[in-house]
Amino acid sequence: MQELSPQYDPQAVESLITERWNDAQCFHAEPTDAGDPYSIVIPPPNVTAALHLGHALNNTLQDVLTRVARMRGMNACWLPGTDHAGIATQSVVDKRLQAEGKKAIKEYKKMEAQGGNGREQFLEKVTAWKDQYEARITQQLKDMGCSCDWERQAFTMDEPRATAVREAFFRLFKEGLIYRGKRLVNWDPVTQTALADDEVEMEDVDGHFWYMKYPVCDATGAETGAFVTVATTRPETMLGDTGVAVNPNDAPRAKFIGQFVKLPIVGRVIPIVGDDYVVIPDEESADSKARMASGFLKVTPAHDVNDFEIGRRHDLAVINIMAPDASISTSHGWDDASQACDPFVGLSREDARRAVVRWFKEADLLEDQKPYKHAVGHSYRSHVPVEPYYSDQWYLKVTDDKLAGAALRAMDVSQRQPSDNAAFNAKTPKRQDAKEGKADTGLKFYPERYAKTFQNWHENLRDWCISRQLWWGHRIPVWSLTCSDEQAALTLTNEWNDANPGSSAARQDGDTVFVCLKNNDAVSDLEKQGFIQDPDVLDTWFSSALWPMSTLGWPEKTDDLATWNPSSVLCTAREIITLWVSRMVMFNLYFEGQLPFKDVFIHAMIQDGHGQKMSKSLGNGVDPIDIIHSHGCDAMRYTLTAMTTQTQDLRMPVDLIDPHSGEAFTPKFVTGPGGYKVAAPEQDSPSVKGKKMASSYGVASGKVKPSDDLPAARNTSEKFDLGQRLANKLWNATRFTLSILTDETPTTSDEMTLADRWILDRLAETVAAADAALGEYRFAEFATGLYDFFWRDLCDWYLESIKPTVRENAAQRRTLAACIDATLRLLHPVMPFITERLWESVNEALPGDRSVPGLALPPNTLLVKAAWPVMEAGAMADASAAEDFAFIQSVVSAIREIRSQHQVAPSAVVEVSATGPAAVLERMAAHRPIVQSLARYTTREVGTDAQEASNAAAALVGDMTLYVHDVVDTEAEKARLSKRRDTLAKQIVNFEKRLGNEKYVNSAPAKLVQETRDQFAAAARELEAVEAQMAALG
RNA sequence: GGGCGAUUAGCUCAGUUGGCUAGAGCAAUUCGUUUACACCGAAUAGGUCACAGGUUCGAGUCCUGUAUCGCCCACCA
Repeated sequence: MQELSPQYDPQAVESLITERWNDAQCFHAEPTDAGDPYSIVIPPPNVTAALHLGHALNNTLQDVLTRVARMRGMNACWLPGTDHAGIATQSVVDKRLQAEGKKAIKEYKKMEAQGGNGREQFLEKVTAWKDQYEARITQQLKDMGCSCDWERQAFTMDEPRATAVREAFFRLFKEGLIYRGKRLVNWDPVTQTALADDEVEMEDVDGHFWYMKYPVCDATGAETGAFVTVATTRPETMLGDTGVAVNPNDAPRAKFIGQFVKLPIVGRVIPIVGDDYVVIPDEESADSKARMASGFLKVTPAHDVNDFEIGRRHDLAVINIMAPDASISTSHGWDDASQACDPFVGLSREDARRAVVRWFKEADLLEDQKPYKHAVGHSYRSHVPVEPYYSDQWYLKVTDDKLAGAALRAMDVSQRQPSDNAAFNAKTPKRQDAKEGKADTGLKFYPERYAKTFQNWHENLRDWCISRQLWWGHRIPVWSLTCSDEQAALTLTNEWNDANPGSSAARQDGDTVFVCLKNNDAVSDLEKQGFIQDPDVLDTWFSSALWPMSTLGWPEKTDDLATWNPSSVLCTAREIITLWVSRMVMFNLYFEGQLPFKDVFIHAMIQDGHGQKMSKSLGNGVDPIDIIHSHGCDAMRYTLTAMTTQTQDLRMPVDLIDPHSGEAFTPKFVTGPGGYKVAAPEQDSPSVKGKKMASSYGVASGKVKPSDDLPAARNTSEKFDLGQRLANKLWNATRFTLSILTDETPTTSDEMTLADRWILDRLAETVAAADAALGEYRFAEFATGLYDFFWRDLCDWYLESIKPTVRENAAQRRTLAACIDATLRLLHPVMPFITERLWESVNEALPGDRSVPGLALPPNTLLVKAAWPVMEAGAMADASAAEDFAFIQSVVSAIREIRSQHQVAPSAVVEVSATGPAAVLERMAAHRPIVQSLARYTTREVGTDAQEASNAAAALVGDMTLYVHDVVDTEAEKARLSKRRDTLAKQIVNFEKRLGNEKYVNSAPAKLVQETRDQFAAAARELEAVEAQMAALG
């Protein structure tokens, strides 16, 4: 048999074990396989960059769940894949090309505009990037031990997923749920694309409020001589004002409703309307808007989302005064510009703002100007302020009851908050998954509080703008044609050709016809007739929303789909509840009539040591491979699992490893952009003088380039020491076990000792607790429960207890074998590599069945497919063993404390006498071998009348007094006793107070009161004894 | 502006329907190689559970308010 080294070496084991799993094809599942279905779809990581610790956490948890399910004999399938991440990837590639001085998207766009194939060529670049990072991500996942079904690896933009997207879009379009809308979008004037709401980052900006006076007039434009003052932070948009609004409840100002103003500069006559959206000015108000407001709101429907809504309510014109680059322009919908407007046309929005303010000042129409700090949306890509921009976009009507309503109704009743919608409050959900045959249950969030986020989102949903002015994505499958007379008569041959404005019957000259194609068969026909495909692509979340179905072959009615959809649980971060969870739920319900998953587990966000979110843009992310390098994969996985409590954030102080010396150290931090604390790009070696290195922040931010003189430092964190120690301990405990076990046939001839019965009792409790914790996704509880059982119970107490006897006692060896076997099984989902390696050695040493009565442990060659331990209900519970062993533990602890207090060397054997009631002494005698071995003593005298010896330290355990002889140090003993006396005295006061309280005695549970009485009596007894001992010492 | 969460030992965190004499890991102190493990063992010290009120026989736990920090959402009057 191969000897195990005295220390666990993860590097040597991990690759070996990976190979073994691969050879045995352990992770692949087929619908026809035995067992109840269990499935997880991976939240597909973006191909923008390599995975960081947050992914490591997320994927470790999914792997734990998958591996447990597999061991439970379920037909477990974990579907891996990656996301094309539209704008993020396109932007990353563009930036990289620019940084390398190569042709970037600007040039490709030019090429495309000139009829070249710029689009295609640029997409090749992005695809190359995607291939590179997809490979890198996949390798990272494999290195992390993720037991994904790699044969099913998917990508949101590959062929099968494209088919799914086409089908979904087609069906939604046909049902009229996709529409073309002229709406305000978040426009990035630099990259010239629309942004989703979530792609907009709010930043506080120091701006101003300007108070501008507009002359009041009548409908014909004749001025009355009165003025109204509007307050705005964006004076330049006044060129597009089409109304002024006043709150009808604002008594002093409401009289203006129905009158008009003549818009300065432009000369446009626009109405004053009443709308209760307008904030009434109030200088005393806590609301800063009320303090700043003038009571009159300029309404610019084309450049402000609120104004757009007000405009709709009052039927105001929408006048767009800007070009796509956000410069003032008269060629995008502004046709009443007067000559006075000329100086403003062509100015950037910033210049226009200054110019407009100057104009008002010079015209003496600027009443006031106040500083004002407010949040302004910025493009997460170009970081310039986002411009609400009036343009044509495709929308998905998620507000339709078939989508948002269905998602709400799918929530589990137990997690719903009272809603405005009475039907929703009362409605019992339908069971989404008949296969499991469980009673009515809906979508459930863990931790529960996230259900609120989900509900709130769907109750306030707005339609989803799904078009993006990008190249990297699924092209919108819509072709359009603005008809001439002749074309209006055209008959389209496609299977379905109904279009939004005007069906074929009512088509007229000038109408635009939109045709959605399910596949490309009819494309050439259409294009011959002059149709052109929409240049936009779909929002990246459109394809992600289909992920739980598209990864299983949808729209085909595959066996995969029938087996694994709905999946068992979605495991993700909270930031994505609205973006992704919501949309998957809506799509799966809409297309398949069932949920995409039954549970949603939301895990914490990993922050760095300063409480800052780990992110790519901050450059404070940590590559899991670095941790695997410094601590080993199992150590990383264990620690991450143990850190997964129910909180929403967790901190991870990150250190660097000096490449010159290999030692870990805390880097120097500097304040980076945005006030964030980051590791200085360049760091000095803490031990090798004059040597420097590049921090991961330095490399990620591009501030330094690693080189031979400036090698990149890997990250590490001492947080992972926890897992590393556990791995080593497990390695050695198993090594020790193997040195004892021989490949004997298990025998039952010997009696099980107390220690055996106790450890099996503990094991039973541990398995039950582990199962309960997993069922509620309480990972930390799961991990620490196993840790405590293994380290505290098994190693500290059980192994130490059996050392003197195990070589002679076959029953003990059998118990030991069962415990190690079960421990390896229990820890395998969290620490797959080391347990699988040790399993091999245990199998060699003891190849047979290692079950014990009450605990089935069927043998298996590979641990990855071995059965999860199942306890026969109650069979191994042993209350008397638990009680007896607790007694032993307190005796041993008491003697150890005295030894330590008196500086007795651990190797020295002391003498102990005991005195007390006969029953207790008998109990002592029954367990003497264990106790003597654990506390290292020999027994001098035992008896109910044993006299207190001089020069001995005494301890009270229950009714029994123990004397540790010849430990000499009187002062130390006095100190120990007096400390004990103080503690007891304090406790007694406490107990007396409680028991003296009639209300407590009368209203607390009788059991609790009795417990307090017992505690009180015990403390009083011990105090008396302690005082006697102190008196004896003088 | 709305919502969610955090504040417990020097550090990172547990503490599930109120019963706590408040726990763990790391760090600290003392002792120790008894051949599984020094990535170890034994023992010790360390906390008016952010603050102020309230409910209760009893509050780390429930309620109200305050402070600080973090995250998400929000239509830049």
